[in-house]
Amino acid sequence: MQENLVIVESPAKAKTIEKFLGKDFFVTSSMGHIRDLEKKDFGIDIQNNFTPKYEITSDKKKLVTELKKLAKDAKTIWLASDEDREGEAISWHLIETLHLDPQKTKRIVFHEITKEAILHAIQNPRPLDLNLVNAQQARRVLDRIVGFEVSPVLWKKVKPSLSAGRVQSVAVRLIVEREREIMNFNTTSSYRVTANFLVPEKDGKVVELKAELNKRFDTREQAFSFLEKCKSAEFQIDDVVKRPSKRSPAPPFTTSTLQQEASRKLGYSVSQTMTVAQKLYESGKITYMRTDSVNLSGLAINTAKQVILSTMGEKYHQVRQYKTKSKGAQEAHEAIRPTYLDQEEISGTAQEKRLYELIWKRTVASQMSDAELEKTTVTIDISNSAEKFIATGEVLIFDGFLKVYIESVDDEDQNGGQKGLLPALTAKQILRWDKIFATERFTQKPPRYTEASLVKKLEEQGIGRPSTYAPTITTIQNRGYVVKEDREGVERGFTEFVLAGQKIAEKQKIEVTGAEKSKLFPTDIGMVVNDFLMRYFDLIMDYNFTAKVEKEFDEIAEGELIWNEMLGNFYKPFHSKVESAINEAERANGVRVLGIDPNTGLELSVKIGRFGPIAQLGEATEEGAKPQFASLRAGQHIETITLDEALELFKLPRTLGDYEGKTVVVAIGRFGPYVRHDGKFISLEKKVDDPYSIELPRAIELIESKREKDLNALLKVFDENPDLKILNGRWGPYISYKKGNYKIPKNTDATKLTLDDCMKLIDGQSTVKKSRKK
DNA sequence: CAGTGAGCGAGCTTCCGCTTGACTT
Repeated sequence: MQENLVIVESPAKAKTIEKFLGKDFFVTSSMGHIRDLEKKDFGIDIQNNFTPKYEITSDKKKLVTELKKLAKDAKTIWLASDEDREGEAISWHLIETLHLDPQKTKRIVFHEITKEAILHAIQNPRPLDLNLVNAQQARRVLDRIVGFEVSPVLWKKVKPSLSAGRVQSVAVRLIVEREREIMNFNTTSSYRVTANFLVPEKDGKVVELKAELNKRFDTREQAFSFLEKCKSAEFQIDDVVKRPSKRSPAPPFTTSTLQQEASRKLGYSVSQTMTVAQKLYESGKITYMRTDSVNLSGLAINTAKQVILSTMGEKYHQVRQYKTKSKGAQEAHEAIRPTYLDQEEISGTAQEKRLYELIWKRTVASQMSDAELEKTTVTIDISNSAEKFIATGEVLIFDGFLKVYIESVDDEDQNGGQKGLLPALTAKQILRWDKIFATERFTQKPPRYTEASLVKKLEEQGIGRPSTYAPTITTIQNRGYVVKEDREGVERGFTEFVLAGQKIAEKQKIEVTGAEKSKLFPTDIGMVVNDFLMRYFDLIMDYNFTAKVEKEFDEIAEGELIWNEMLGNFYKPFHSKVESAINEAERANGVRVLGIDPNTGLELSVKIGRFGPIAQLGEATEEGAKPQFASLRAGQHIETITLDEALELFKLPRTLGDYEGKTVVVAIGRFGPYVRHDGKFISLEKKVDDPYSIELPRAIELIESKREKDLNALLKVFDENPDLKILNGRWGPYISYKKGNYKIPKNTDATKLTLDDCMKLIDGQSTVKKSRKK
């Protein structure tokens, strides 16, 4: 018989708390929610005031039985789930499901896992907040309604198995709209002028001073004539201004900022970061990793102080209390920080060590003093024109928090002034120059989202929660709406004029632009679904939709709004949109007419087909004419493919002729260009063969060489059963029999196997099933 | 492993937030 049973949400938390509470308390966890709306059905009785139909989640059945037993035996049950909407609901579900006696049940809350906070909580239990619970029910029911009413519309009008939801559909919208911005972006160029001045130092050395003109020129003529004028100009320093400036450390990590920095600094994906953080949390090394709070406990602030004082000195320390600003933050936890700040390093995998180090540095830096800088701006007059050259430099006077941690940014600024110290300069000083450049520069397209920058954007809009950022990003990729890809850049020429001595030289240079690494691209289906949802469900797709309903959930939590009424108000207009979409919407296939094929006069269009995007040439007619189809290639998209590119698709497959009485065909498949002959596929050689121009002799060459390779791979055949072969593959010998492959145990001489041995091996192994789930 | 593109229309798919394992060709 246990006196006290405490139920928290996570087992790692339970372990920690148990240490603080002593042996009269048994602490266990619910592992999050134990009940949810019915999984199979809609789970809501709409007619009956939106009554939810709950069931115990399938993987919690065993746990619930255990909890029931523990609760029966305990004198007092302390419900210690988080103090937010979801946490309150978890406690309520526990009361309902475990049939807890109100007389012996107490609700407690704490925001940090420290002895002080927990003992204080035990002394101050409070009643369950039913308004907060109802706010959660409203949130849950609304999400189910949106997801389960809109998704089936997509199955009908676009493709089976698709999904829509309050969070995921808006995430896809962000990516689609960004892609279209990039597509429609009008790149322009202008000329940026920079000068290298030569400044003599006291010791006789000459140092370079780089300066940039305060104006860019739109045309090459303007840039050129400016350089012409520079030939005879005098350059004189107008002013040297020194200005102190400060930089402050970033606040401690939340889930979202941890994901961003781990992505930028360590190259982790969002879900990778969460998996590693989970490990650190479970082994007690960091505090809880799903949080939107930047708050540090008093204990942590004190330990940070000790660490900073003892290792860096008082000058480096500054106490800071951070306030969370992000929309919809619920602050049930602390910020993410090391549990023991005096541990600068930990044991663990390389990934764990690196993430820990990042968290440690960020946390310590957040309690450190500002960095002090001095910025110098030098203005240089040009005797024969109104423009001025500007040189900037930045010197670190005191490093402060920068000693430990520098936050990264997403889009690195590529030009900028000279960093570091400028040479000693005085006003009115005349400057001699070495070279002056006028370089053509282009306007930058908006950047594509990375997983982490998408999370940042979602958080800014108050969409999604710390526990769902990673799963949301996975979902939109699993549904095929978005792909994470690298993209090779393309070469772009630009002009540079160099003035040296009294001569201007013009150079044509080449740079690579548009290269992308691990960026999110919308797919064709993502765009079609997005456009469909925008047209028929504008309310759900509104970036402010979540913020609007969140406001109402808050009102419910405050007792100012009845949750079923709120849902009623939402449901009526929403459901009629669902109805009209089902009844009125055409099938959406994203069809786009590219033009007329000049050879046949037939119309060429692209659309989403049953197996993905296809091009279609001609229409089916009553006279029996049939259209031709061709799949789009990887990297080609409905929105961007041109008529010429689409026409190319119909040039394959090409029949090259006959070889040994069988036709030879060349085409492009999933794994690239190939030749097909006698039921066999032979890949073309990369960068050597071109499927559009390859001729029969070369194809025969490929067929023959493939035959030779296969022959070399053939270790043994049996005349009695020609279906069975022993082959030598990439991983050593194996048995091939009727389209199935079978392993040969290690250390057996494959060539000595008899037919009987082989059949035994085959019987012993079940063919590897080829069902692969997405 | 690489083709398909019309169609009987079974039975299935789907949301967001809380939380961990179990599972991996």
